[in-house]
Amino acid sequence: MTREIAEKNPADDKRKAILDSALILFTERGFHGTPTSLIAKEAGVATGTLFHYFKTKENLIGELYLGIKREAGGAMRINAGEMSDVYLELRNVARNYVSWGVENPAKIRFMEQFCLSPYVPDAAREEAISNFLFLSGLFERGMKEGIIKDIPTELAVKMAAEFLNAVIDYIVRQGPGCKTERVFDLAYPVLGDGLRNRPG
Amino acid sequence: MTREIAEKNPADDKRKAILDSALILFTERGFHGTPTSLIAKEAGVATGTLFHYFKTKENLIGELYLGIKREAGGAMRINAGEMSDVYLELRNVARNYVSWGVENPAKIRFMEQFCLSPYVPDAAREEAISNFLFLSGLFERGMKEGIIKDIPTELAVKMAAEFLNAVIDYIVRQGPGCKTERVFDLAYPVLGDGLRNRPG
DNA sequence: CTTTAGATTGACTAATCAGTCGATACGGTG
DNA sequence: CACCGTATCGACTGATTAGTCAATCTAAAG
Repeated sequence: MTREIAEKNPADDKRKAILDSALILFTERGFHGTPTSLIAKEAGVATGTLFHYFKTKENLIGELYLGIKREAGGAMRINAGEMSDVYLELRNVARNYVSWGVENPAKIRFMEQFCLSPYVPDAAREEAISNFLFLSGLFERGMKEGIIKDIPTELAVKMAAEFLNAVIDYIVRQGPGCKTERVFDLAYPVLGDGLRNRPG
Repeated sequence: MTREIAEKNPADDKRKAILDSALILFTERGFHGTPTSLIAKEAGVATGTLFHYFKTKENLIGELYLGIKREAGGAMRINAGEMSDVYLELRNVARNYVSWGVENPAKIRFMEQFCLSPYVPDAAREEAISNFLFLSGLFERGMKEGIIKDIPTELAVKMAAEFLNAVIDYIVRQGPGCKTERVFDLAYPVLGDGLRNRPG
């Protein structure tokens, strides 16, 4: 075995330091606006080291994108499957996502900025989708049960995601005095009532 | 007078050609990924000419951004003020925006990609806000009349805008076979019902 | 025709950047 | 110790780019 413990691997530390620096710099200065030399310097490594861990600059942003999407998907699933009905389950997922987003504003900014941008390789974007398939499943279940308005799943997911991004953006922009819980309770009903099938 | 007619000014033609090329290229290749020489070539002018019309590359993207925001704001206001109540007025604005967005996918993509990006000068972003102030007014009126849920106006505007962007994105991605009207009628109730104050 | 002011050109420059490479250091194994 | 694969370094290169500038063109006005 090359290492007895998984944690504290110095190689992984550098890798992570590079990804962390890249996240900040890409959101602040854009992809082509950020020299690899600067990413390396901020991470405390040499340029050559950066290219040891990532074959190309494009490869670096691809892995960064994928990692963030994975993390976002994981954050949503906290306590998933413990709720009694789809409506509560959906609310829980939304709540988790907003919490994660507010605590990771740079990652949210990165996703919004590079989701459509040409720098992220298509392969990374494709692979990222898998982390949110459970969401489609949840919506479909809700529609089948008649709780949620019957609309194309893809549309529903997209609407909900963009809606929650707006909520996160608002909370982050309000600054630290703004309590996430309070704003979420105010904002979520707009999505929740909207998705619900009209009672009458 | 240097010109008798406002239309067909050859100078404005080149300016517009440069802006048109920049819109396509920036969305396809990003800001720093697009050389000014390429923008000029696609517009059918020399590099020097580009810098005759725009002091710097940053100035170019700023004016592009501002022009698109102005156009979007204008498109929303078609038939504005003719509706009997806030709810119908809001629906009309949303309808106008989605129609415009579906017909100008490159401009939507540009806005989504560069709204948060560091390339657009803050001044341009500030100035663009004025084109959407009427929307805040509309929401405030709806809240005062008790028709719309009482939430911070800024939050409501942001939520609605992102929501509609998702709808546009979905329609555009479905391809030409997708009829805008049909999807809008399906999607809008989610926003409309959500914003409405619960009857009970 | 002459003047004048703006429009247009594209070769040019100084600067910058992605990725390479040869050298060195490290750490585990026999 | 000797060996070897990996990690690390940073100077270097070939290629690219934003913006300049001196020359040329155009067209309106006297």
